Amino acid sequence: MQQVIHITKALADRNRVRILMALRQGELCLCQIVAMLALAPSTVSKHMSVLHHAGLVESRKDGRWMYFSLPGPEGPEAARGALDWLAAALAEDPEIAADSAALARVCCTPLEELAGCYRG
Amino acid sequence: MQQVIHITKALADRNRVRILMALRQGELCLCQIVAMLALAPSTVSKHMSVLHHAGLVESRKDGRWMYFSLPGPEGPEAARGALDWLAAALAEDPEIAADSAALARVCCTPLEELAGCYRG
DNA sequence: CCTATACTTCGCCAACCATCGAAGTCATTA
DNA sequence: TAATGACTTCGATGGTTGGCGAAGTATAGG
Repeated sequence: MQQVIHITKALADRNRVRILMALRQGELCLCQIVAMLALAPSTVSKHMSVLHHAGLVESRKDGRWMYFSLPGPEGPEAARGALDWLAAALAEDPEIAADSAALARVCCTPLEELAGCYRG
Repeated sequence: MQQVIHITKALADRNRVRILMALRQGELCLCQIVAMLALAPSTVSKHMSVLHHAGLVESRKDGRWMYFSLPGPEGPEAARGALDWLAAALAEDPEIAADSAALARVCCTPLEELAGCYRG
């Protein structure tokens, strides 16, 4: 029960749902997610913490950069089921499509430049 | 997107999840749900309103009694998918099993007696 | 009608949460 | 080793939410 509630609470926020859908295209660095959502880095970091705690994302540190991705086949089954439902329910959502387009642009930009969100 | 968020917010509460799982055994009157959860009728009524607004339950009025049930095949697809996920994730949950046992006792009690929760 | 009653709505309160900026952590790099 | 930079944690704040009791609504029965 507790794990299910962690998952549903994690999904009960628009921006966290946008993050999960964006990660379907592959792993992303925190600063790329910050660029997509246009939120403060500290806010996005906390969102990622909530998602990680619910088992909905995995994380990997590479030097100064923090990469996030959806859980693989060995991830928690409840989380994978929830992600499958989410993907089906938002398959043709226009807001998610807009995020996807914005993300395509973001991924053409070097990380060093994106991370200017910390300096500006 | 908005409908998905309504669904996830509705699922992001322990007591509402308990209600949905209880309804898998068949339609229930509000006073039966009140007895199972041991909450104030006004609180349960608000929970049912949230669930109904998300498309996760249907309602039927019969005289003074209000009956709730899970949506049928013609219900919203996103809601049905979410309910399927929830049922799978909580299939063997001990708390849900305890609710189920308590509910079996509740259903042996006439509604008039259960509804004593309104009279103090 | 008038009363009793099953439920809903309203007003309130404590707890929680999303957000931000500032300060802290830790790894690269000059 | 000092400085830069990516990220996290902390503290504060405004908005949301779950809970209750009281008041309102609507229906059955006298």
